Amino acid sequence: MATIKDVAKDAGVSLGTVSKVLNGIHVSDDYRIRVEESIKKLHYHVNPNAHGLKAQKTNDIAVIVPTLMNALFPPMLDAIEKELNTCGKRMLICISRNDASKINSYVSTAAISRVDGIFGVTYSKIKDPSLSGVPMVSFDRHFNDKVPCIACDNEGGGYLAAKTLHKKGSKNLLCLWAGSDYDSEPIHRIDGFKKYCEENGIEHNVLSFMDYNQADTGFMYPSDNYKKLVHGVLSNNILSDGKFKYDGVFASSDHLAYILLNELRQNNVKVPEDVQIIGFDGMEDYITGVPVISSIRQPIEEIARTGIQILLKMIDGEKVKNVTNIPVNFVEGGTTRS
Amino acid sequence: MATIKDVAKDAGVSLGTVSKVLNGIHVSDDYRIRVEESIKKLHYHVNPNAHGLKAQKTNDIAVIVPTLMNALFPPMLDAIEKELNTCGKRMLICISRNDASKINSYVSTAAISRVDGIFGVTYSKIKDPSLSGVPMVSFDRHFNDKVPCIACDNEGGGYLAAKTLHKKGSKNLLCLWAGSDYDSEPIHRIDGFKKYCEENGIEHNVLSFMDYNQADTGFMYPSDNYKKLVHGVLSNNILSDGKFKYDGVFASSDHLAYILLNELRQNNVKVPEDVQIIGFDGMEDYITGVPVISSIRQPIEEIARTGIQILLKMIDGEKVKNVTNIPVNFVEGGTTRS
DNA sequence: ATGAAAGCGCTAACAC
DNA sequence: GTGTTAGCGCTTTCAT
Repeated sequence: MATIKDVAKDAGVSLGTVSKVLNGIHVSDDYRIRVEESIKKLHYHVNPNAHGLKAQKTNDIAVIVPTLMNALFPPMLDAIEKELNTCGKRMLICISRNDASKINSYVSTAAISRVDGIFGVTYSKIKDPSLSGVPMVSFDRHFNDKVPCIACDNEGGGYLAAKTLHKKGSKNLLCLWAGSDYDSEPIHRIDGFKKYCEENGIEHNVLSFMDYNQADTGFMYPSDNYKKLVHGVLSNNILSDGKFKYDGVFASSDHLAYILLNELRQNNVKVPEDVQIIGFDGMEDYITGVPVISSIRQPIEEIARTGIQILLKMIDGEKVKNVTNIPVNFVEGGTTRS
Repeated sequence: MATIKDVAKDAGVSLGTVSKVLNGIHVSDDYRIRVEESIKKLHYHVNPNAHGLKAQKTNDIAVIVPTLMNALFPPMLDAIEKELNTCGKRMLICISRNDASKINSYVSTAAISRVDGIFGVTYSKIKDPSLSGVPMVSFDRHFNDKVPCIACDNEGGGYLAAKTLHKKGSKNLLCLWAGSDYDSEPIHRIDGFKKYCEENGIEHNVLSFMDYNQADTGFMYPSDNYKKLVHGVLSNNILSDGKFKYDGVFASSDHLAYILLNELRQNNVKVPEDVQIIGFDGMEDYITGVPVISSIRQPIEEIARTGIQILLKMIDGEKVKNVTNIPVNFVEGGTTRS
């Protein structure tokens, strides 16, 4: 593999001149052309190790996600990669599997590996990532003012869910919540839900399951945690006449909503006729591209894009906002009445 | 960020000694302990740029996939990351979106970026990747003997599909094929299908759609290409009595199978009662973890793991097999009779 | 067993 | 405008 030295020799110029051509610093046309020709001839490309050693940066962005097996993340990563591509950066993926120690070590390794920045999706109890000194943007979680947070409008989403259930005829609403709560932005969905109900005098209740242990294993995949939880909820809330106590449910995720849907139907509760369900995320079936559940959709591509733009600004030393919220919208998925 | 120099100074030893401790070369216990303590105290970690510059490698593996929006790839990447983790390598993801020029440039950039190896999933007309000089393992595609191929047992899969349809009562089989054919291993599924039918004297036909242009855009996502294709097939093969001409279909992918399923049902053809369908891949619903279609399942995690193991051997200069096939199995998904 | 020093490929400051 | 050179952090001879 050719080095800058080979190019210099071939072109009959000095190292410095080649470096200048490489870095777009002006040299005489004659020299520039000779250097460019040698570069092409020798198939020269800069050695990123050497360059990084000098420049103390790598053009690599580390992305931390808990899993790839959740429909939220592939499109997120896709959008990130697209955005990164436009500015010549590369995407390094870290799958945390919700292992706090793995995240901690990723974050500190990030500084070591001289990644230029981190885009992190973390739901575990981890150390303050700003300590690493590497610019980081966090999705769905606001650590502190050194780590800007990008998220959808969670409160607005909860509000919209309650409003939609209500407008479509539900009168007794349940917010069913399961998940982590570490510095978590999604928790504000509950606030929005309550706000709408209170503003409009709607009968409502919140059943919230936040177990620190569960949070680490995650309500992230089709897990037994969810099933047990839903089971418990149903056995406590199916009335003696076989009806469900609520006629509208806002679930904290599409996963949870989907499991609730199945359990309700198994109990001969009709959805959406008797009970309407709205989830969160707006997951689409991989094959059909169709929503699997009525849901508050997070515009995940836009979130990713915006988050990366913020990160790139940070890397360039610009000041950025602490929390950025992207608007959500309702998508019809068959579990609400039309 | 502490350097080896800082550690040496703090421990009161020379650079070389620290380096030796770092690399597990024997030094006196006294020195070793002092160095280890300084390392801990200063939170020292090796600088991969400097290390890579010396070692001429990066510990990065580039993975090229056409998309993340196909249920095959997230679990593949997940398995790759896991495998890479065990040996301290990192995963760099390139999403090609079936853009041949992007792949070409990725592959040559790989050499440049000094990634240690490439795991590539490519279905486009690209340049010989072995020219880059970077060790590469290719999924589903056998370029040449310098680029080992990892794939499932495609021929066996086609054979198994025909056999399963037959054993479950179908008598007139169709193999419906859509996709790329560049050096493609999956094409052997057709061979296996034919082989079983011919061995057992079963009435059968193959309808194959391989369009070079389509191949680049890809039969990879829920696209109109698929729908048009299936539409054409149906209009040519729905008999005057409203029945479908075949009573068993082996489709080249679950995507295709799924679209066929929907179209058949819309034409009042009963699946699996009148027509059985078997797809390929073994996709599972993200939320439920349940297969979406009766299918020949590629054990994608094992494929990924094995492929990476082969790649790591190549990087270490070991000789490896040209083509490695991983056995497949049939999974019941509701489109075949029990 | 340990330390000194060369050099990996590159950039940037400096001298010409 | 161009060439020379120091040095980024590390490994690895080669002396000691």
